[in-house]
Amino acid sequence: MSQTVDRALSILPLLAEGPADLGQVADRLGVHKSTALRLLRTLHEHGLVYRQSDQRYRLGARLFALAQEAMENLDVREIAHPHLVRLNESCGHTVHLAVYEENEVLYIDKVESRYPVRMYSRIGKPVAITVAAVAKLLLADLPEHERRAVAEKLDYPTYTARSTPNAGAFLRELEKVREQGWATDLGGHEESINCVAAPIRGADGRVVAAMSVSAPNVVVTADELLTLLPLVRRTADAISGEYSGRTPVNYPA
Amino acid sequence: MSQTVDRALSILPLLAEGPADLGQVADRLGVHKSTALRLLRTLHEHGLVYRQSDQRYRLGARLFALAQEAMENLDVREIAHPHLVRLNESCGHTVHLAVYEENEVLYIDKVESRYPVRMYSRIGKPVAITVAAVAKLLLADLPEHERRAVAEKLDYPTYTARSTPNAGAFLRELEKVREQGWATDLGGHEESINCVAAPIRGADGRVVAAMSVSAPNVVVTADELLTLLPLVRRTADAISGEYSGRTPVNYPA
DNA sequence: CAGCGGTGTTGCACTGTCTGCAACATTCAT
DNA sequence: ATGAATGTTGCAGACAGTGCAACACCGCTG
Repeated sequence: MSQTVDRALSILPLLAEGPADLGQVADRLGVHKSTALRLLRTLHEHGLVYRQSDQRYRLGARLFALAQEAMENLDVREIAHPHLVRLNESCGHTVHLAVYEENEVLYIDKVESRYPVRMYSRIGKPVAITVAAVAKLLLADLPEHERRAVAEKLDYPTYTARSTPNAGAFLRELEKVREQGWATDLGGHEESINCVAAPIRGADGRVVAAMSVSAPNVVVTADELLTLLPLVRRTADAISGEYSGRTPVNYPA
Repeated sequence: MSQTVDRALSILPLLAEGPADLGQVADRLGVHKSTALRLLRTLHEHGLVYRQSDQRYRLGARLFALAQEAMENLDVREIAHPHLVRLNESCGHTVHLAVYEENEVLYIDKVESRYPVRMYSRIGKPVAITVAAVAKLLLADLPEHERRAVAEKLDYPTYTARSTPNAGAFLRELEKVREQGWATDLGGHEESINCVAAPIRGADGRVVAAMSVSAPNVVVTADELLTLLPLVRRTADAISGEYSGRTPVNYPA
């Protein structure tokens, strides 16, 4: 809608692929170097772009800070966090929290038992939307026409033999998930990984987020993991209650 | 330099404070509503801004993704990471990795032993630049005039009684750090937390990053923490060697 | 239910800002 | 030294962005 801003913002994903110099940026934008220069300068002033010692441009620090703040303003996340930790303590497996936004599902929190360090490598990254248990829950709650529209638009990569093959199968799965109020992913993304997930609902009953417990086959079988379902649902319900204001937290004093 | 882009980008930090509606955005930008609308729309198309159900605008998901990718493209981080993990395994304390960029020092990696989950709450956030051990190392390496300029510009908040009080004291501290090649923060940020830090240097000898080990008084005294200094320095040197290409990693096959 | 204030949205004429050019500066390689 | 490649500046012209005013759309309230 606004050409100049549009061009400027197009620079960001471009730089996300790796550092680039003025010429490259200008070329890929299809504008004159001087134009690219001015755009980059503006981005630079706002700290979104950084000029490294070899003069090439990189994404800048402010970007982290912004993403940070945005994250902290997600109140579901804040409320859910202690619950996720408690769940993780009691079962030991990886716990995820995810939301849906504009045709994407993304993790906004994660508690991992064994490899704490890998954590942020996933937070913020889009989820395998056609197979992930949390994605099913979030999409299943969309109004039907929207659900259809999204399902048609998606790609259906065959991660494993159990991956959702196409839109039809996906919509049927969503219908099932919608009815039962929980979801699973049994080796649909990675052969040896299973997940159980439950929805978190706002005051109006709409699904605002979803949480899941994941574990590899070698630790627990799918059946064993399923025995955790009641616990997962209880946790999700507790978060729902708190989020929607039904279960006010008691603040000290 | 570019008015339109400038205005558009000014919206981001504004929204970082919390969701806002069209009117508020227009007011704070000092532009007409229709103008703000067009800017927001453009930001929206790029996924940087999201419109929540109550019509207010929030920072969007793409921002996370961008920050993610930017992060992954920092090669120091990638090289350093396994070393940080190893250090953490051998001493058990929190390990940080930080870089300097445009008057800010920010953590780009962290390995924490006890509370793995808190991790990302810090990564990406600017560091307390006047007291943090890593910040001292990074600033100490700037050319003198620049160092002076930065030191003068900074605020010197009194986090604790041991915080750096003013530019003069800071510059003297930097001089000391510069000479000895390592730095500490003994309760300068939080009364009970101490840190030891060492610099990571590129091929040209310039400091490209800094790493530190932090631990609360209750776990180890400052003196005990200082005994880790040789280990920290060795780790930093190992990273430096690999980063600058002096210690090529052996890839299989 | 009509009328009202508060939103967000659209179309349009004007003008001010962005554009591309061409000339200049700088760095590096040969 | 000479040249090529890259980044930078100033400028005139054009077009994209601006603000206005009118419209559409709520949810309120009397």
